Amino acid sequence: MNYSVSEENYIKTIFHLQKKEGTVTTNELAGELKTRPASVTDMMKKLKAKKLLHYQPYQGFRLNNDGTKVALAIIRRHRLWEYFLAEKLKFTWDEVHEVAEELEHVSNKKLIDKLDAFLGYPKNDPHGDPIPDANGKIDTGKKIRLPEIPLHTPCIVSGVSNQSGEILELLEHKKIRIGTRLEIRKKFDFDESLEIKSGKQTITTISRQLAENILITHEA
Amino acid sequence: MNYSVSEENYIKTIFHLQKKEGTVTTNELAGELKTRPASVTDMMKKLKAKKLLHYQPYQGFRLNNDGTKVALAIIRRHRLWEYFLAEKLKFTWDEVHEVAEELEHVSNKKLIDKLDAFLGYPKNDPHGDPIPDANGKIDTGKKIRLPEIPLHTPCIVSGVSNQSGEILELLEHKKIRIGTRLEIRKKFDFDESLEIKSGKQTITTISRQLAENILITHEA
DNA sequence: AAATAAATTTAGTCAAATCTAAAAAATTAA
DNA sequence: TTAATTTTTTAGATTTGACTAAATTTATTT
Repeated sequence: MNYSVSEENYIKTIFHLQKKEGTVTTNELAGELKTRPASVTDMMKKLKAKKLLHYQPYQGFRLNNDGTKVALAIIRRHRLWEYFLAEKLKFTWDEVHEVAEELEHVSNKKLIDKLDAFLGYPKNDPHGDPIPDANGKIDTGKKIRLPEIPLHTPCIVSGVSNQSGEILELLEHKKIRIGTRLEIRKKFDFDESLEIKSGKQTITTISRQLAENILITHEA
Repeated sequence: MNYSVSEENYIKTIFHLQKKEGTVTTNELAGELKTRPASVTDMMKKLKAKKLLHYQPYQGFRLNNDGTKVALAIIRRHRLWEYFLAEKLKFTWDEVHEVAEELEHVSNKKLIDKLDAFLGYPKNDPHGDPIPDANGKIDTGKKIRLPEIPLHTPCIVSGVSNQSGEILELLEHKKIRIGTRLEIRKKFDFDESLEIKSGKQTITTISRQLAENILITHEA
């Protein structure tokens, strides 16, 4: 029921990798975790013994139901802390991930559920990724991006899908943050740039690349 | 510059133990950490090699300057998280210690300084113990307890020095929490009980034992 | 389909942090 | 001041998670 930091990092990483392909290979995992293939094999035997994943030598691995539950609990912790760091402690979007990597391993269930309540049960972390609820349910519906919103429809920024310092700088400059109310005023076909009204009054123009990275909630 | 969870627990415990006596013995430390004397000796060699404490075989040990700095950083983290848990997440006073024992080992300096700012630079944790500042300065002045406050002098509850569930239950019942404004109305010599006005209007009587455990700030 | 290359696993080490059992030092008591 | 007791340290083993190097399995070429 309780896993080491190392075990948790393996489980979490397998979860992320297997979303793309059905199964994860030894080398992939070693690359992602910056460890050696031999170490991965060792850990896979251990996690198999703990019945968290399917694993046959040379065949790759895949989390089973129990393993997925564990992964979702870790991801819930990670994303709630990210939200807390950005929203309450005023960390910038590109700083939260690193700190959350440490906080996610504090696995007191009551702590996390109370943190969730304190934050107002947020649905997405600052990068727009969905936060699993206390039962491990996660919103798998794909993200809505700004270009998909119709003209003159007020909406609210719920995250960005790109965490680079550059995009942050630009968004900061344009005063676009999580919770900012936006409305598209005009779409220019030539370069697909958008003229938007943001916050109270500000009118500005943003590029297609930028708009593609702005995630939106409808509830507005 | 970075210490393992285990090393941190040893350092922190030595700090607390040596406050009472000048020096700490192997058995004392083993008892406190629920480990074996042989393990303590091993760790003392390691911490001596890292120049965090004075240690001569059979002579006990004592943190040096560097070790004390490390201890104060850990205690700062612990107490800030305790404050956060009680104040923001609504944990009760008797629950915060256990959770903070885990959170204290996340040693990102920026995280802790931002947390401190978010909390409004609190001076004491929910048990009334002083919180070291970002430079490791700690208020060593002794705590003021409710019986020391003169009659009709408004003051504010800053903590309790006893963390039992029983005292919590009583304080909860009387609606006395951190931040509650109190004023002593009458002191009864017979049993040293106090009649106090708490919060807006409530008048109630509390025993000497209870009053002794209520810590007070003057700023009110 | 054999030969080569790549991926994976096995075997054997290592460091950190713990333990038990035995030895050594310090303390207390007779 | 010896003897007995307690405290502390040493020596050797164990567990976890990592590593290197060698062996094995799978995949890719020619």
